[in-house]
Parts: sequence; structure tokens; C-alpha cells
Amino acid sequence: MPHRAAESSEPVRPLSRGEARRRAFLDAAADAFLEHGFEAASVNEIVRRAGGSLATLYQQFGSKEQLFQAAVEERVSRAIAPMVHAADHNLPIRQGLQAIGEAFLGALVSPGGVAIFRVSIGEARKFPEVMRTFLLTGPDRVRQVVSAYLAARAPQDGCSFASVERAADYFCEMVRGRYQYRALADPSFQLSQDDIRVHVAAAVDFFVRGAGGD
Amino acid sequence: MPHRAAESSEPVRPLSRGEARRRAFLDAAADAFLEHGFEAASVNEIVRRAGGSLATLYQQFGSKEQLFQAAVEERVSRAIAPMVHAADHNLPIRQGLQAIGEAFLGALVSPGGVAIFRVSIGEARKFPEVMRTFLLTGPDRVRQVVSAYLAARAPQDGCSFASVERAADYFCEMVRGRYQYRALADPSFQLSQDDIRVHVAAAVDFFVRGAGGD
DNA sequence: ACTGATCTGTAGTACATATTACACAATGGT
DNA sequence: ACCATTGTGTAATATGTACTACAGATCAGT
Repeated sequence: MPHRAAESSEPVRPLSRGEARRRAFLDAAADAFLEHGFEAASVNEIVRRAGGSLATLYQQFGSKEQLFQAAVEERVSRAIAPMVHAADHNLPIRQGLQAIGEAFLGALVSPGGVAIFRVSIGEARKFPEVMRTFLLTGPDRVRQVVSAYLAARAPQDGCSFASVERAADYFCEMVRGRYQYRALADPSFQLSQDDIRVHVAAAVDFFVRGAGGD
Repeated sequence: MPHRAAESSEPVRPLSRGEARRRAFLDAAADAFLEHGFEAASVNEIVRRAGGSLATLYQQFGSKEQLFQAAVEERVSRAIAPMVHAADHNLPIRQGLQAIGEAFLGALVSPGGVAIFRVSIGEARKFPEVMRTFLLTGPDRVRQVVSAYLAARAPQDGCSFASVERAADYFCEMVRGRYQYRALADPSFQLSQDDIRVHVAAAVDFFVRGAGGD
């Protein structure tokens, strides 16, 4: 037994080399799965792109299913991070919602966001865990951010709601609007920063006036 | 050449027998594709369920792709029909929106609706036509119905909008809310008729008050 | 530089599945 | 009742792909 390693059940730091390969595999796998879906993506193709060896991949992940799960979940949680920082409780209601809404809609219609959405939903029956992760770290997290912001800021701006959670829900769905559908249907569909601003501003206006603000 | 058939290029009525087989194929195919997705569904399994013969299926549809397209598109357009009849321009705004909203949300979270949504989006990259059909006969159609209803009825109930189309968009998205996500994530998720009523009523309330009604 | 472990490259296995070929049975108009 | 057309059953082809086996290269710690 090693005398310097921690006596706990830690995996003894299989760090540098294996970890690098693992990262490369995960990245290539996420690309392939997000582009083609689970069934249509080929493991050999993933290895070819990642540069490693098929044997190593199977030693590290065990099966195509587990690789899919790991790759997509990692990509999901990474894509959401920037959105959380858009909430600033010191901004007045219209500006605050505008900032959150723009970050949200921008992520939704980005190619990466569309791909994640598509594959999470498309494979949800075979991989309920992936869908669960997507929901928890995606829509639910955003709703939570909006909800916290509304609770903290809405009263001093004259807005009130029967239920803050429901109001946050409504706001998120209004921002999504039809644009996510369009992006899902047409890969060439793009929203400029201006489009996003305008659409979010309209939603904020409808929302704030409905809640008694201004 | 037959002396009674039209001299045009009509397919000479291959009616009764072929049409019956065709229906059976389409139905079994839709079931399989909606359950497993395009890649994972097996043509042999479809034939086994439909009862016909593999050769006939290929003679009628040509390929798995074309079968998928025909089967899913037919199922899509059939699922939407009942929703259109929920719009009654003589009902006052709250009742009218309530009726449309209940029909909409009920269809969205029904097992069939969830399956159609999942497969349309999941296979949208490989089958953009299916996604297009889904959008046109589904969300777009509902928005159109809501939009027409609002334009016809909102003024006499004291509601006004900067843009009727956008307002219709918002209403539809508010009704969807988080429930469609939940249904997508959890196959056992169900909404009772009461749940639907309550959720739609809350959305109608928020929407009508935001638009200056009541 | 040496050694034990880990990664690499290639090739092979097992299996599933879309698609076709062909001989035979059922059908429907006359 | 006949006959051409169309559906049926089975089996074969061809291809792709997940996964494994194994010999050799590459690395990390001493």
C-alpha cells in the first residue's frame, strides 16, 4: 500500500494522462451525440475525432450508454453557468428582467443550446437521467433565478403577484415565445443581439404592466 | 388500355386492399416511431405488428425514411384537429381563453402529444419536413386560433394589445408553462382535468389583467 | 535509465437491421 | 370461372456497428 496517498477510498489521483484523454473523449462524444443523436452517432467516429484509442474509451466509460450520459450531462451543466450571473438584485425591475431575459433567450437560440435541447428531449425516454439533469440545471434553475429576483426587487418597483413562482414561470415562457421553436425547426435561424433585445423588451413590458408596475 | 378509367395519370384507384394495408402500416409505424424514435424502431417489427408483408411495405413506401415521414406527419395532423374547435368567438374573454387553453394544455400533456413533440424535435435535423409540419399544424395553428379570437373578442371585453399576435404568443406560452417539460421528463406524469382547469385559469387571470380587462 | 502500469493501433467477432429476390397465394373485374 | 395484378412468406444479401483481444508503444515514479 502507498504510504503517502490518503487512506480514504479516493481513486488515487489517476490524473494527468488519463484525465486528458477522458476530457478529449467527453468533448468529441458530446459533439457527436449533440449532432446526430444517440443511435446515429458512431463510437468509432468519436474515437477518430478524439484521437485516442477505442480500448481506452471502453476502459474509461464501459459502454456507449454511459459515455452518452456523461458527455451530455457535462455539456448541459456547462452551458447554463453564464446565465446565473445575469441576475443583479440591485437593478430596477425592467432592467433586471431585461438582463436575465436576454441571457436566457440568447442561450436558448444559440446552436449549442438548440442542440442540447433537442437531444435531451429526443432521448429522454432512453435516458431519463439526462432529461432530469437538463431540467434541473436548465429551465428550473433559470426560473429560480427569476423567482428570487422578483421576490427581492418587485415590491419596491410596484409589482405584485399572486404567486411569485408562477409569475417567474410566465416570464420565462413569454421570453421563449416562438423563437425556440423556430430555431429548432430551422438550423440557419439566427437572432441578432438587436432582435433579442426587442423581443425581450416587449415581453418585459407586457409582464410588468400585467403585474401593476410603472 | 381500360375504356372506363380516366385518361389522366391517376393511379387507377388501387383502393380497397392496398389502402387497407397502407393504413395498417402507417398506424403501426407511427406507434413504433413515436415510441422508439427513427433509428431505434425496426422495420421488421413494424411489419410484424401491422400484419402485412415486408415486400408490400417497401413497394408502398420505398424506404424507412419515407415511411417515417408519412406516418409521423399523418399522426401529427390528426392530433391537432380537435383543438381548433375549442374556439368560440361568442364567449367572453375569460371563458373563451379558458376553453382554448384547456384544450391546448390537455393535448400537450397527453401521452400522444408528448410522444409527437418528442419525436418531431428529436429527429428534426434528419427530417426537417416533419418538424415543419409539426410547427405549422401545431403551435402555429393554435396561435392563429388564439390570435383570431383575441382580435374578434378582446375589444368588447376591455382588453387591448400592442400586438395581437404577440399577445397570443404569450398566452400560449404561459399555458404551456413548465408542465410540458415535466411531462417530457417523467412518463408517469399526469394532469387531472382539475389541474388543467386551475393552471389555465391562473394564466388567463394574469393575461387578462395584464391586457387591461376586468 | 528501469519497470510496471496505462494507452494505442489494428483487427476480429457477434449481431442487428435495412433492403431485395423469388416463388406462391389471394383478389377483383369481366 | 379466368387472368392479370397485387399482396404474402421466407430467406438471403449486404452493411454497419458495438464491443473485445492482443501485441507493442508510451508514460510516471524511482
